[in-house]
This record gives sequence, C-alpha cells and structure tokens, in this order.
Amino acid sequence: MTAAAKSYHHGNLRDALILAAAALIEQQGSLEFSITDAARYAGVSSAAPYRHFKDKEDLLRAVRDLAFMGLNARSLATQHAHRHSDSIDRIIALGHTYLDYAREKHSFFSLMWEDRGDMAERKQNVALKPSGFAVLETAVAQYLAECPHTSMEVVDLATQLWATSHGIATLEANRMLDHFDPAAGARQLLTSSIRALLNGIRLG
Amino acid sequence: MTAAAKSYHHGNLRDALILAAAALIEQQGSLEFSITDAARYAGVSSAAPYRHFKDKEDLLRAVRDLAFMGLNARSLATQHAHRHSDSIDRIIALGHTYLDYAREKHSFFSLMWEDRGDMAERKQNVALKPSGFAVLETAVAQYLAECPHTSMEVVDLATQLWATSHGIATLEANRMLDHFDPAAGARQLLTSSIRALLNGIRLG
DNA sequence: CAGCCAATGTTAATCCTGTTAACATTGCGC
DNA sequence: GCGCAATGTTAACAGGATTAACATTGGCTG
Repeated sequence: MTAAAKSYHHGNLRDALILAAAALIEQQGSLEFSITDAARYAGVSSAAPYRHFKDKEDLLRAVRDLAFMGLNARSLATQHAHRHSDSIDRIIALGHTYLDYAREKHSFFSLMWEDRGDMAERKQNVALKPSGFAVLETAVAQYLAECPHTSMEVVDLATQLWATSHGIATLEANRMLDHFDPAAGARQLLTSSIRALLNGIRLG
Repeated sequence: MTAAAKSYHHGNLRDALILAAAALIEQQGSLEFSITDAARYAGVSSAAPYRHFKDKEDLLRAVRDLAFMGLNARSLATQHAHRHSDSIDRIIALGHTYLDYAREKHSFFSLMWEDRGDMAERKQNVALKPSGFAVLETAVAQYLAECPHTSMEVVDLATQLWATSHGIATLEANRMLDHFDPAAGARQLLTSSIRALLNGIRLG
C-alpha cells in the first residue's frame, strides 16, 4: 500500500510525526505545538505518538536533530560553493549562512537553543551535531596555515568565530539589533567582526 | 498590618507573585512553573494572579524585567569597581560579568532570551532594557577616544563586543563548549576574543 | 499455510493548567 | 458611616499530556 494510506497501521508514523511537528512549529512560528495536533496532522489518534516517543520532549529532540541537520547541510553547501574562494571569504560566507538560517528558519533556530532545564543529556547527543562546526574548523585551519606567524589553536579560533556568528544571530532574533539596518545591519556587523577578529589574532 | 499577613487582601500581591515566579524558576531550574504554584507560593488562590496579570506571559514579562535589571545592576557595579582601570580592562571585566551572570543566574538568563513567538512587542519594552548596554558603550567610547586612528562607530563596536559575550555565554549554557576547561575555558575564550577584536579594528 | 506474538493503533480515563464567570471582602474616598 | 472599585475566592470549563485497557495486523514460526 502507499505510505500514508488508511490501514490500521500507519507505516512510518515516527517520521510522519517528526515532519508534522516540524511543520506545525514552522507554520505557527512557535515551539508550542500540541502533540494532539501533530497526531491529528499525521492522521492518527492523540495517543499513537507514545508508541514512538517517550514524551513530548522526546519528539522535540527529534525535530531539533532535524534542525541541526538542516543547518549542517547548508554549511556544507556553502563550503562547496566557496571551495575556490579565499579562506577568509569562505569563513565569512559560513557566518552569513549561519545568519541566514537563523532568519529563514527562525523557529527551528530557536528550537536548537531552547533551554529545557535538562541540558545534561544535551552534552552527549548534541555534541556531535555541529558537524557544521567541522566545516568551519576546516576553513579556519586553512586560514591559519596561510598565516604562520600565529600560535592560535584551530578549535579556539573556530569557536570564537562561531560565538560571534551565534551572538549576532541570537541578538537579532531577539530584536536587539533593530536600531541597525534591518536588511544588512547584522550581516555587516558580522563581516566586520570576523575581519577584525582575524586581523586581531596576529597581534596577540 | 504587616505586608504578608493573612487578611483577605494580600497587600502587595503583584510583587509577591513576581518574586514567587522568580523563586520557582530558579529553584526548579526551568522556565516551566505553573501559575497555580506561584499563587500557592504567595498564599493566594490560583485565580488571584489574574487580577494583576493578563495572562501567564504577562507575569513572565515582569520576571524577565527583573532579570534584565539584575544584569544591569551587575554591569553598573562592574563599571564602578573598574572606574580607575584601563578602558580595555573595563571592557573585558564587563564581558566577564555577562558570562558570570549567565552561569550563576542560568534560568534568568534563559528567560531573557526565550523565544515566545511574539517577539514583536519585545521591540518596544526590551529595547530600553539593556541600560547595561549603555555602560558598555561608555567604556567603548573611552577606548575609541584613546585610540584616534580608527573610524569605528561606538554603537557598532559595542554591539560586536556584546554579541561576542552573548555568543559565548549562550553556547556555554547549551553545553556546546564542554570540550574546553569548564572553569576558565569560556572566560579565556572571551578575553582573547575581545583583545583580538579591539586589536583588529585598528587594521581595518 | 495457519496461528500467535509483538508492534502499533484506538478509546476512554486521569490529572494538571490556564483562564473566566459569579460571588465575597474590604480599604478608601465622599 | 456608605458605597464602590479593587482584589480575593470558589467552581467550572476547555485543552493537553500521559497512561491503561483493548483492538488490529504484519510477519515469523512450525
């Protein structure tokens, strides 16, 4: 039978629920969807989700994984698109990709950094998530190789760059940068921060 | 009668509820407190809060204001403590204050940046909040005055520094910096970021 | 191929919360 | 001292998460 036919068993309810939740989150622009709605959206009863997810947070975690994968995919795409660029340009492009994702997939971006109190488990499963971070590290390693008069560690610089992008992205999401030009403000701020940071480490 | 006696009228329920909510949030380490609990905590019925707050979000907003004020107060204290320091040191100290607040008052810090979908109103009332930002701007203005060969705007540099601190603070809160030394990792990262940023803008 | 089981759905509670309507108290201004 | 507006209370309703008890069925086993 076709994937979503109306037999008693759904066929692939787990994925359907993840997509449903993701769709609801994006549509409503809020992380407060109800499991009942997600179930209805997938065409099953409100108790069905509990065959696949321990509780709501468990479902949320799956959607969060999806969000991380989306950002990672974009980072890889950017890396590829700029594979022949100067390493500085590539680093900047990656920063812009981060900003763009935060804007375009605002709800997903929020979900990724939502504080649910139980940050402990995050340590394990999310620690791997930023494979997008590896992309940044690669670009940074190349940059550092090209400028040998620094003793900066790759991880350190990559993390600083990440924090810079992340900070600007989250402040913008919280409307704290409204006094800048809405269109290019954050982007220019990031560009100039990255340039300054890269310049600055050579004088350390 | 004394402020919290047991007459029919509470006396200052509004503030009591704000404090109750703040206490619950801090105790549980989570933003998911119930209005019922806050009311019980303040010794009133679960419907009483609605005489003072339109809805739960309205109460949350009040607690958020409190959180912002707390951070602002700390920033002012730091400014004062470092009033005779070098402007660079003062800027760094302000960054550390930001990091410390995020760590010590983790739940409050989360609350400040929690995404509730309705970020629109945030634009108005929170735009004023970071009077702590003014403190940073002052320090930055002084720094720039001492190094006249730059054309950098005060707001721009202050925002970049804010974003740097904010990025590191939020990444740390999300356990994304666990591969660094838990105690000093984030702090050192921030210190070196700030130094690099301040150095870097002179070569722009 | 028949039968049985584990996986996966469904229905019908239960418990909690947010929110409101209807009613009770009481501090204060006239 | 009276009466109103502010501030509490109780009772009820409408979700929503979660679970227990029951229903279906795809597939593996003999």
